[in-house]
Amino acid sequence: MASALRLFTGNGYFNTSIPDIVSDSGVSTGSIYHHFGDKEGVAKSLFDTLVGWMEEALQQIEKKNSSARDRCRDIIQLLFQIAEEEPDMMEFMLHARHKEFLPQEGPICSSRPFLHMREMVAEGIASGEIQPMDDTVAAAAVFGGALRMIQLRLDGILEKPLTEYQDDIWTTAWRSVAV
Amino acid sequence: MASALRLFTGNGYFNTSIPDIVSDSGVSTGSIYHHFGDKEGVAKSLFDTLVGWMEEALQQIEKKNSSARDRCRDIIQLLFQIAEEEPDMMEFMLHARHKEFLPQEGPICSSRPFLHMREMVAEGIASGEIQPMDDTVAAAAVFGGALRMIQLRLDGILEKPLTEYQDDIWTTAWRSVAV
DNA sequence: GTCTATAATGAGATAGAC
DNA sequence: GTCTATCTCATTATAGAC
Repeated sequence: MASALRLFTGNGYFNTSIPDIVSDSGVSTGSIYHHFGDKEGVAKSLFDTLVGWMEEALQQIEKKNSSARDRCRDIIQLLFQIAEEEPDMMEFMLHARHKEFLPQEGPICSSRPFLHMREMVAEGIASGEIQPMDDTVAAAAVFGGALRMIQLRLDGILEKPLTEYQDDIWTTAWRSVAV
Repeated sequence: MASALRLFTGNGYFNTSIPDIVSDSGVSTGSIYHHFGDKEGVAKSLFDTLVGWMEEALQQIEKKNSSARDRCRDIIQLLFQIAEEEPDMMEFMLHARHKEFLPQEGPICSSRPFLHMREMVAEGIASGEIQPMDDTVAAAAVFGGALRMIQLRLDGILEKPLTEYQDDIWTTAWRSVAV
């Protein structure tokens, strides 16, 4: 799975053949098919694992903080941290055109972690921390800038690590929706 | 090219074969290879055309408005309009993992139109309309929310057209960076 | 310039021993 | 559970008539 993640994100799912994974991982063709069924199964297994980790991390953030402000700030920090420490993970979760090779999965934006992020924003609106507006708009405003910076970083546009921009991004993000 | 755009965005570049384009367009295999060289040539031709249109539209916006505020507002309106009227165009420009099938093109974020958007934001900082900060951060803050909403719309998450959200998105976007 | 027919490649997937 | 060897087949790309 580590090989598959590296190859999928580095060269793309469709530019990665099973023989490529065999060479890179040292695991045999037969073994891969035995465990995952087919190539799509490898992608699905990766996707489920990553989404699971992400959701777990979000739940910890929710438990640790009580205000929407602190939760959103920690989420951006988490996203930046993953993007720096495990860029392949972040790239696979964010960018991978899952609908092209995981047709049964919905788009990533409607996966549990992203829904969870929107819910936390919605609670912030309910509690009066965030200006009254559509949940989706508020979530896009809070996290849109950070997600965009992550994309730029993964695409190699930013030389400096995301941590350097974190404070500015957070300030603009919160200013856009705060009461 | 219209067929290719529809098929590439609908099913993905790698799920679209030349025979698919032949059936859908009524143009023969030989003719396609005569004009475009290979499958990648079709994608490249599409990409160049769309980027050209986009850049032209941005130049008109720049000419028409003199303040960064008005320019950014018109850009978001333009992006929303294209996403609604020609979703395939927008999807191909934004989402298509160009590096997977157009390895020589840089990432979309460093293409002319996106650089142009960042320059307009930078001018806004220079003129004092936008708070002093890194260009890239400011551009991400201004356009990040809108781009995120476009992604949600293209992924079918939003039922209502983007126009309905335009005012709220613009308000949050500008509030995040305005002096 | 456009077409039909076809070649050549390499992919995904399977069989069956160990 | 893992391996090697192999099959099947769709895909990209070309050849050559019109």
